[in-house]
Amino acid sequence: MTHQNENAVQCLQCELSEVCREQGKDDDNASLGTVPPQSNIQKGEPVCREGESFNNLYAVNEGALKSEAALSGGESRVTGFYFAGEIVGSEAVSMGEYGRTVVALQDSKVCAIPESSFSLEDKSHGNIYQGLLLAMSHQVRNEQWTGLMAAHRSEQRVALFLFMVSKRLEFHGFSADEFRLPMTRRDIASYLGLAIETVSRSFQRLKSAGVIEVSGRNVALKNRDLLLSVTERLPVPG
Amino acid sequence: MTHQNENAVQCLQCELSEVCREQGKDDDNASLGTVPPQSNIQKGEPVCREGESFNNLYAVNEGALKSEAALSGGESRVTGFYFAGEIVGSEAVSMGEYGRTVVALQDSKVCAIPESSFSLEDKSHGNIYQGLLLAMSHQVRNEQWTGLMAAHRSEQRVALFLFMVSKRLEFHGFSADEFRLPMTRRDIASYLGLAIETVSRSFQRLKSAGVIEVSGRNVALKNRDLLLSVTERLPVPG
DNA sequence: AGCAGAAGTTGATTAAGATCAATAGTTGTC
DNA sequence: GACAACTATTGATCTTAATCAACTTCTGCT
Repeated sequence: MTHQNENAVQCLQCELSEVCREQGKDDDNASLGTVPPQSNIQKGEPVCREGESFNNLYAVNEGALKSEAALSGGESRVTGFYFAGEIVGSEAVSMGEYGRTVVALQDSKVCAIPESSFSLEDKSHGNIYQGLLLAMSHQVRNEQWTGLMAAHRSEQRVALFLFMVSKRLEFHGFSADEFRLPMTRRDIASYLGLAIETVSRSFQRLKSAGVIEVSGRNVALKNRDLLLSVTERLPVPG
Repeated sequence: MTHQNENAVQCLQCELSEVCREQGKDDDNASLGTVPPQSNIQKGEPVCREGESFNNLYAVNEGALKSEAALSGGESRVTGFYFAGEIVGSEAVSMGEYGRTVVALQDSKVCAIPESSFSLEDKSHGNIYQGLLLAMSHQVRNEQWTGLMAAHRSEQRVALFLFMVSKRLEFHGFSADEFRLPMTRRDIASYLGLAIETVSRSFQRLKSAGVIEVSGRNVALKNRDLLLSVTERLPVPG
């Protein structure tokens, strides 16, 4: 029922393609499709580590990743996900170091955008953008905090999570209604602050309600409006 | 025990002061201290509304605000807070419209930074910054979702909330250990996805544990390390 | 293919938080 | 200052989710 997405984006769909073009400007007629240094990241491997000094932003070209915050006692908590077309490391622009360890959930490809291509010291690009960059980066940093919080009922959280994934995939040109989740139930549970079992049961309840189809990591949204309504108002049982 | 903060920032502490300087460049010797058009926002009044088309970013000069997402049924959920020195409306840069209604929690002052001062159409400032701007703005947008989710135990969430407030106030030059919360318990509860009563009880438990002092909205952090440890690992009762 | 180790589901019990309810404290206003 | 409306705390009960546990399904590997 669920078909496999390629989970890769063209440069045209990438928000950082302008930056890449700028970089490849040596040959003067930089065209889209000129791919910057690309790295293969194997499943489980980190792109960057919490506390490491800032070198590059990373545009996710293919695959999916998760960010984790280290807790005392050697454990960690999932604080976010990155899909193809999205940017890893924004918070490091203002922090000077990466705020989270970002690990590949599956074999992935990322394009590195070196700091030098948008250095905050280099004033030649105009102060306006530098200020905005800092501000936004800091905003992202703040928002990451909120990612550690907030909740509805378990079913609502899971529904909202699926809705978020759907929206983000759609934005980058993938199917919004049928996809394969790249993360484990454990990852989702950690991200949502729920027990794994609760996540599993929530999936099943959404399935019984006819809102989604689930089979392991394959998900199909049967009724997006209904899904959204679950996220907003708990369907109080009679 | 808790002393009143002024809750105002100087332009020097503001992340958008560079942009302001750029704007006021008519008289050629733009100095910091040249304040851009400033508006007084009365308690309860909105700075911008969800869905309204993007006109300005707003730098909070004085006071505090909250952002709210409208839910079906006329209700709303608090999705974030803005303190003096922070930026309202980042997500609108990439969306073209404001994603949240942002309301003053107390009488506040904001500086409007018109879109024209960093237009994405105007290519004169270099494509690099435009691309980054878009990317970061979109990131902020994504992170806002996560703000609707994730959770620890109630006590952990409240502790984490206080820690976040403390850190953000500190960043902008205010006291990190003693402050007056500008938001109601209802706002906090909505933001954290908890019942008001649970927030209240969590405050009391943190107080009994000697981690904080609370009296209504006045909060003093007695032991920040302990507070942080509460956010990471639940102090399992014996 | 077959094995081992994850990952995921399902059930029973316990603990945490929501809800209902009553009371106390604040804030703003006339 | 006194009233009204809002805000916050505290208690009792009920619902939801965490925990403990058994079992099934998937995945990767040789």
